Amino acid sequence: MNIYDIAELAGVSIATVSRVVNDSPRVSEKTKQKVRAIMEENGYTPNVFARGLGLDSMKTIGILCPDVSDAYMATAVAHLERSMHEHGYDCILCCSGFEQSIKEKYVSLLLAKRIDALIMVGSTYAGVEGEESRIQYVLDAARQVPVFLINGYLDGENIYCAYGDDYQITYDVTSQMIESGRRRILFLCDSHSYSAVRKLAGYESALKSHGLPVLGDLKLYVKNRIHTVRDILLERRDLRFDSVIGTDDGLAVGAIKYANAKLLKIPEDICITGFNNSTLSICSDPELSSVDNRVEELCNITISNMMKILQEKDPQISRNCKVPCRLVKRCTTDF
Amino acid sequence: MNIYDIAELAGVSIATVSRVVNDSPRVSEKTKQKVRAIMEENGYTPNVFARGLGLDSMKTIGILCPDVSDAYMATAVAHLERSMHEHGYDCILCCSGFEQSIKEKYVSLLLAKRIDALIMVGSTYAGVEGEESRIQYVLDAARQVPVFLINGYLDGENIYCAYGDDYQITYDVTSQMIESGRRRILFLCDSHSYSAVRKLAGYESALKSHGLPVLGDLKLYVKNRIHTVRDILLERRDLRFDSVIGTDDGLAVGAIKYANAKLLKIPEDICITGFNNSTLSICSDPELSSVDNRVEELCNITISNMMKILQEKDPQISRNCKVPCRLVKRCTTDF
DNA sequence: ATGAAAGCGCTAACAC
DNA sequence: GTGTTAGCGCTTTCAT
Repeated sequence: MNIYDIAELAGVSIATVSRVVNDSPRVSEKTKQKVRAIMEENGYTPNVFARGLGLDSMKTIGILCPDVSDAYMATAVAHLERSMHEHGYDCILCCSGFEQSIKEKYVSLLLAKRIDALIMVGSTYAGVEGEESRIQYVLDAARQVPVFLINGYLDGENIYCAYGDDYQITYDVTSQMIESGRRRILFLCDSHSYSAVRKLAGYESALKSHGLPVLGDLKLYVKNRIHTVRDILLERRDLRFDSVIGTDDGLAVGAIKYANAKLLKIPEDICITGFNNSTLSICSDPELSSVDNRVEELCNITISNMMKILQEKDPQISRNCKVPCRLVKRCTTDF
Repeated sequence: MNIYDIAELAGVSIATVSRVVNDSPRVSEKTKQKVRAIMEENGYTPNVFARGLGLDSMKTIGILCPDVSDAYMATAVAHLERSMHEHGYDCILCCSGFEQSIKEKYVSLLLAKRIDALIMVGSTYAGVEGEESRIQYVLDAARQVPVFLINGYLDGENIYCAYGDDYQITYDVTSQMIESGRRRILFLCDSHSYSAVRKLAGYESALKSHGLPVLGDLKLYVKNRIHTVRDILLERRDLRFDSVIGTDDGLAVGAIKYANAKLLKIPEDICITGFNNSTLSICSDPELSSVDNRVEELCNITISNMMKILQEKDPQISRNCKVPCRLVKRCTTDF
């Protein structure tokens, strides 16, 4: 059943049917009714390919993230997908992992699909300082479609970023730890992403402004697996710390497991915070204080910007949107 | 840059270019080289819409799930997406929630996008006994494209199902609880989905074969939120039980929270198991024994079946694939 | 307000 | 082995 069939059944031309489908004002109400009835009866749906060919758009947004099975990204993707649908767009989802060549491959693949815009979820796409060549593919993509980064920042034409203020919140949390008497704060981290770098900067900056030394030993890079973190901490008997900032809830829960195994009192003996305010944080015992970096908010901003860009002529949008984070206090902190 | 431009630059016809793009054997190696070089130079990518129009397929698979922010589904989607890409297909992701009308809407939307196949993740799409009308839309969809259910079963032409043997594993777990001396086993559940129904059947059947009564009080339907479960259990002071089967890790962790709050010894005073073997289960304290229903395996089976159907003429595939589950024992069980 | 007809960029059947 | 050409189903001028 195609537009010709409908046109014939309705006794009009395909142009008129097309106009009805697109709700053009230049068709009489009467004709519209009639055509719509015929379409309804026959369960007609316009062929998206043909339409895409003509309009060079299929109203699809590409979403790229390293891994949807990660809770943070899953939340973001779920939120994005829902909002996009409300605006009449569909989502092609791709999970690129963290490897450079794969990321690049996926971006070209997505572009080849003629997506209307590209959303990249996760600070891994923001690249690392000193390795600017690795973000070239994002810059290139932005010349074809608007690119939106969630939880990362990248300066470039047609690239719009929304991210939590990781620097500030880490600065604040670190400061509060220091002010409540902590002196040896372990910074647990599992990557060198944009976000991780900002968190580290906030941490170090807080130490410095309180006249505390930045100790290399207290910056620990580990894999984000709860038992791995626990075991590494247990093994490093030389390492002394009275508090920990985990850049992800998984890392922080690993620290809780460590503390429990060593029969340390939380938060008295050791104070712990995580990031992302995921379900993990209410699962552990004691429950974890965790930074909420407001993914939903970041997603909303992104969608709102995207719609303006896709629909308006001259949108005027900030390419750089930083959102304050907040610490959700539970039982692993005493401030 | 389209096929005509390339043809002109290469000094051949568009047919030849098309053949090169599709790697047809009926082009001389020399011509291929030349055309490919030109395509490379000019960064040519075939227009997917035009191609879709001709072939009536864009090599995209629709994935429908109630909610990707759920860990179980996120794992499944991540796995599916990766495998699909390896086979040259892309995924359009839709999150339908649990409401009937929305599910139906999404399915027609996906079909309108001319997907090559539809994967439905989650037993919610398998419907409930006695409400056959609610699965009509799945049956209808299957007349257009092959439909694959993950973690649910539905008997219908062109519908292929892969699911864990929830009945058997719940029967086994219940039996082991009984044989290790438990008499009042609480069945915690948050839905009436196909999967939930099968689990309940296994539970009741085990009770019966051990000569134990099936008590209505011990079947509790609650929302899958950790604190909610804990609080409800704490409030129901009349309810007596010495063991808990949670049909999801979240529910079981709620039970752990309850036990901890009441200073019950786990597993001595109360024995607890969950489902899905998610990160939650290693987060809690004590760590939760949980049924692994092998999503990856289910996904692999599905993909493998799908590829056969999409590529072969007469595949011969079982529409009904049941996979055994296994209990991953941690610290909340004593058997 | 409506229709005729020219694309959109590709595939594939057919001709050579 | 390569070229010609007729669709695929729609949108969109341009007439009327």
